[in-house]
Amino acid sequence: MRSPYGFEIQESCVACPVRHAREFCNVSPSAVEDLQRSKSTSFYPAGTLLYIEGQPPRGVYILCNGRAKVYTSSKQGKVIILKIAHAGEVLGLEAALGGREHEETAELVESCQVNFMATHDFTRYIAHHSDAAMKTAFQLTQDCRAAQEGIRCLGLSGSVEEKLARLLLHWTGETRSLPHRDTRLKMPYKHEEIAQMIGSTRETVTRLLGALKKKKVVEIKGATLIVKDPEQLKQLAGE
Amino acid sequence: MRSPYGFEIQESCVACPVRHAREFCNVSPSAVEDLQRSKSTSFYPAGTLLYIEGQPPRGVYILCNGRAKVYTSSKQGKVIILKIAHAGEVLGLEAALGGREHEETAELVESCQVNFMATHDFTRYIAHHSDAAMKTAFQLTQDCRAAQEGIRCLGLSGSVEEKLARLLLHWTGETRSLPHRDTRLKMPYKHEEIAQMIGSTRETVTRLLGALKKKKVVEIKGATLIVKDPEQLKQLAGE
DNA sequence: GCCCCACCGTGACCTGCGTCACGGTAAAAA
DNA sequence: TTTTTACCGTGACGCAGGTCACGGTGGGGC
Repeated sequence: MRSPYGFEIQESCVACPVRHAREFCNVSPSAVEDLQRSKSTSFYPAGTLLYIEGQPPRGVYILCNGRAKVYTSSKQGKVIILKIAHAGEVLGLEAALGGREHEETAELVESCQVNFMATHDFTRYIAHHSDAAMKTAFQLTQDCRAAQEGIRCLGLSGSVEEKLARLLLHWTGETRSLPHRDTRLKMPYKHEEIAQMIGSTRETVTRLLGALKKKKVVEIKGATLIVKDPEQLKQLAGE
Repeated sequence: MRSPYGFEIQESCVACPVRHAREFCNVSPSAVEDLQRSKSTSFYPAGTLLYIEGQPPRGVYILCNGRAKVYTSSKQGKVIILKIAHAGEVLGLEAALGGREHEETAELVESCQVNFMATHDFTRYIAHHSDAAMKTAFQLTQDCRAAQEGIRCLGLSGSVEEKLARLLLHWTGETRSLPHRDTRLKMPYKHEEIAQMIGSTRETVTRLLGALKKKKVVEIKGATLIVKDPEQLKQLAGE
C-alpha cells in the first residue's frame, strides 16, 4: 500500500517490520495488540502542526517515520527549537500525562505517518501494560536529557561560537550509529533554524559557519557537513 | 523521634502524616508497603551532594522535606542551576531509568530527610505497581516542563532583565499555593545563585535588582521579596 | 569588643553579537 | 525566457552586559 506522499504505509503495528527497532513500540505481544486497537493512523504532509502551544492535550502522537520540529515561541515572535524528534519518538506526552495544555508546538519536517492515541486510551494502555509504562518513562527520560542538554548549551556557553560547536558535536554523536564514526553528516536545516536551536540570529550563524570553513574545521557542500578537524571543534565547544 | 538536625524523623512511609499530600508517595496501600520495605531512610546536613555529575546511578532519592539545588557545571567552572527541587520530589530518575550516568549534581540546600531506593528495587517497584509507575511518569513530566521553562527563559529572552523578571514571576506562581495570592515571597538565594539560574553574573543581578527597587517594582527586606507592581514585572518579562 | 569572611554595591572599560541594510544566487513560478 | 521568492553573505554600528577592581556592611567566632 502506497500513500500519496510516496512512502510505504504501515497500518498494522503487529505486522510492522521496524517495530523491534523502535524503543517505544517494542513491547509485549498483548501490549502491541492493545496499541493496534487503540491507535489511529494518519498521514500528514510536511509542515503539518500536530499540536500547538496552548492547546489542551488530545492525546499522544507516535512518529512512525520522518522528523518533527518541536518549538516554542515568545509573544514577540522569537522562536526557539526545543528538539528535533526522530522516527519512533512519542510526542505530546507531557501534556497528556500532566493533564495540562501543550507548552510547545510540534511541526512535521517531512511528510510522515503518525499514529495517534487519545489521552484516556493511552493512560489505560500504560496502566494495563507495565512494559509500556516503562517505555513511556524511558521516552520521558530521553526528553528530559535532551532538554537539559539544551539548557547546558544555552546557559553554560560563553559565546555563540561555543553553542554552535556544541550543536555540531551533538549532531556527529547522533549519526555515529549509521556509518563507522564518520565525520560527515546531513544538516538539512537553514541558517535561521540553526539560529533558533542555539538562541542566536541568522546572520551570526552565517558568519560563524563561514569562519569555521575558513579555519578548515568544517566543510559544507549543500546539505552535507563534513567535520575536518573534530579536535578543534571540541576545543571550541569547551573541550 | 528527633534527629540531630532538629526536625521530626519519619522512618515509616506507611505512617507518614504528609504522605497523601505528596504526589509521588500517595500510592495504593500495597505499593506503600513495598516502598517502605525497599527504601532506606537517611538524614543529611545542608550541602550534602546526593549525587554528582558523571557518576553512574545508584538509585533514586525521595526528598522527604527541605529543598535541593540541581545543577550542572562546565569545565571552566561556570555553574547553571537547572532547578530547585522541593519536598516530595524524586531525584535521580533520569539516570536510574535511562541506565546512564548522572548529568547533573544534586545538593541539599537545607538539612533533609532523604529516602533512597536502589535502581533494581525501584524498577521492580514501578513494574509491580502501575499507580507508582504513573506517579513516576508524572514526576518526569514535571521535570520536562521545568527544563523547558528553563530553555524558554534562557533562549527566548532578549535581555537579562527579562530573564530575571521571568524568574521572579515564576516564584510568585510557586508560592501562590501558600497565602491568598500574596505578592510577598521568600528568596533565600544569594545573588550569585540567582545569576546561575538565569545564566548571568553576580554583578548584573545586583544591578538589576537595584534598578527594580528604584523603579518601585519590588521591595527587598533580607530574604523577603515583595512584588509591588506585578503588572510592570509582567511587562518586563515580555507580557 | 575585635577581626575575618562572605556577600552586596558600584564604577570603568571593552567586546561580542544583535540589528539594520543591502546585494548575490539559485530554484521555482509564470 | 523573465520574474519572483527564499536563502545566504557581508559591511557598519551601537549597546547590553561580561569582566575587573575595589570599597562597604553585617554577622559569627574568639
